[in-house]
Amino acid sequence: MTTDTDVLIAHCRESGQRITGPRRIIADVVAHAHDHPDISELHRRVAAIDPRISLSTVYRTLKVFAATGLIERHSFAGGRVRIEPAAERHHDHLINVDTGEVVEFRSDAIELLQAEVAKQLGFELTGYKLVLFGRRTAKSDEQGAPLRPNCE
Amino acid sequence: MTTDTDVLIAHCRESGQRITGPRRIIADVVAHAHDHPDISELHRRVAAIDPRISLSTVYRTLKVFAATGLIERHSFAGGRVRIEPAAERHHDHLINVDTGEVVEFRSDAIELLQAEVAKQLGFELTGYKLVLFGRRTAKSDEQGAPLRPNCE
DNA sequence: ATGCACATGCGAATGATTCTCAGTTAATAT
DNA sequence: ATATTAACTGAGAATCATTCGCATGTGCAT
Ligand SMILES: [Mn+2]
Ligand SMILES: [Mn+2]
Ligand SMILES: [Zn+2]
Ligand SMILES: [Zn+2]
Repeated sequence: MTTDTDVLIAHCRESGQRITGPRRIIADVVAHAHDHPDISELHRRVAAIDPRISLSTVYRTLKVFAATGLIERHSFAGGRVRIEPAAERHHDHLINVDTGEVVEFRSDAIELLQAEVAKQLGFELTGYKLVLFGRRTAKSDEQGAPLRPNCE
Repeated sequence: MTTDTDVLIAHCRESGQRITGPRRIIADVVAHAHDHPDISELHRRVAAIDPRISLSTVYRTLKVFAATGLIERHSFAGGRVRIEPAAERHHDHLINVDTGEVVEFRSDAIELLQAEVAKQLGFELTGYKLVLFGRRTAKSDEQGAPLRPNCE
């Protein structure tokens, strides 16, 4: 869509990079990926649109996009990195250990405490990694999206 | 020491495993490793005691030890896994992004909130990963142990 | 002392990610 | 439009941590 493409172009321009066919496609696929896919999965989706685009290019392009802040990279459970479009609002993730489903959440309270703990230890907090792992409680058995059970 | 060895023997026995020369040495090295070393570093220390012990054996043995709860494995910053002897009291880690130094801490408040957040989302919390990254504040510039600057 | 399941060492295999390099192309200047 | 050139790309090799396969060795129950 126009909006997505505009964002792409802006981000590329401001870092002196070129806007190529592969990059348009990769940007579009990423922008519509709301399920934290890993990079091979992303390549699969990209290749479905243009099979000539290589896995190398996907890796390289995602690195560029990450550098310009277009996307975020997560390593939820060791193993392969997973991608999501840069979020408007920051959030953290809870992984359903049974299904691999990723649930997003935010907790200002937790983040406050993190900064406080760091200060107490004599540090200024510059970043953190928080991932929760859990299992749906009996009464909350609604969704059953067996996305890809790759946790731990 | 006797205590360490006893623990080793107990843990091996109760899971039907054998107590071998390599395992004694690896257990001893791990028990005295208070700096969260990675596995090659552990192998270096083990090999300093008995150079015949292979890296494979270190990997395999650590897996056994982890299964019986003798040690814990962390992946602080992607890349290689780091090891520590099973802690008496649970704790989390803050990494000095400048030096790689690992600082341990605990925060019951944060853990309470984590469980609460999970419940709110309809999950029972089964585990979590929390790592803080930070930089020493001016006035706290005491320690300068450039252990191994491998963070992000 | 014997037997055998478990353990070990060595090298090969794996799997995700990065690198190399020769050929292509977007962006800019004639 | 054409030339120029720095960026980009595809294919495959290389890396690096970790795991496997297999022939050989050994702890330990009988
Ligand atoms: Mn997300
Ligand atoms: Mn520790
Ligand atoms: Zn996120
Ligand atoms: Zn710990």
